[in-house]
Amino acid sequence: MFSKTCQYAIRAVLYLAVHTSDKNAGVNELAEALNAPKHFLAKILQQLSKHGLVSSIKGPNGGFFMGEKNLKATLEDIILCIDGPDVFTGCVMGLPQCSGENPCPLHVQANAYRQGLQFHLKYQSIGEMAVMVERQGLNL
Amino acid sequence: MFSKTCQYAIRAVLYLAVHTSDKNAGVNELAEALNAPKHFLAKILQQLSKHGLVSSIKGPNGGFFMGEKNLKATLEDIILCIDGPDVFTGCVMGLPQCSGENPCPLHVQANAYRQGLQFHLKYQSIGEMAVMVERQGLNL
DNA sequence: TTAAAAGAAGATATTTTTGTCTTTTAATGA
DNA sequence: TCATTAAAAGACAAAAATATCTTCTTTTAA
Repeated sequence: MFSKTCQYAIRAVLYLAVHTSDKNAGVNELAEALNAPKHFLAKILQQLSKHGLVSSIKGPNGGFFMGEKNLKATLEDIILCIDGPDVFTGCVMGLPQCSGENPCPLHVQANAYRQGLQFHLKYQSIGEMAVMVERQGLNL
Repeated sequence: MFSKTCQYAIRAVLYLAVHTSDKNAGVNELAEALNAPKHFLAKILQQLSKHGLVSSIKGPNGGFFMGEKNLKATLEDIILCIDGPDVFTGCVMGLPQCSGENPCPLHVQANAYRQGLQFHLKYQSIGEMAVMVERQGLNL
């Protein structure tokens, strides 16, 4: 479904959201906490930062964190930023022409479920999700 | 969602199922009809053939076709053969430990999505799907 | 002024996708 | 019967995409 890049992005963002009241988290901390390749993670965070989806501060005691605005974004925003819209809209069978009028055999079913997931990802903010994650002690 | 390999496999199998009453279809015909890389397709068909999901005959006038038994299989079988079970059961966030008891934040929603699709793929045979495809003139 | 951090560019490695060539099998025509 | 030929099967090579690592630069708090 999602690329590895995107999976790391989701996990990093949720981690930051959960620990947003603590000190800023550096790449080292994130990589260790998420058990992810440090430099790969750094690149992903740079991309998210460039698009205003996470906040960063340079210098000693710097690091990444989720600001007010960042917490109001959604995981859909993260996913669209990293993997692009095709994860949600591209044809599951890989057909270049596939639409409601001219559907592939899996169009209806596949879209029903993808759109269900997309809706969920879109109508809950990252901040709200972080609360759930903390309350229920979910994995990251 | 599915690998390209798997997408070609699905399309090839449905094409064969639709044209199963005609002469056998060779790799050349399939590659042209599906607009797919010929040799890649050949390799995929070999794998499906080895697992008994498509039938083949060597030599002149040979080619691939869907026998009785093949038509009773499902697209789920094809997908499991090519991409393996993780497309349906692997964690969307890429966590090694992620289950009903110890879920990731997207576990419930993502699984609803995937299991719905899996159910659909499992409870309709390839032969039945081929009938739909023909009747409704769907893309392949 | 120094050191800790992110930012940036690019190198390497791994995986996935695609292509080439040889071998095997089976039908067909001489 | 037997040579020819059309097709799949199989081994391997190349290209493209994805993921990971290295190195250097810039920023900034202490």
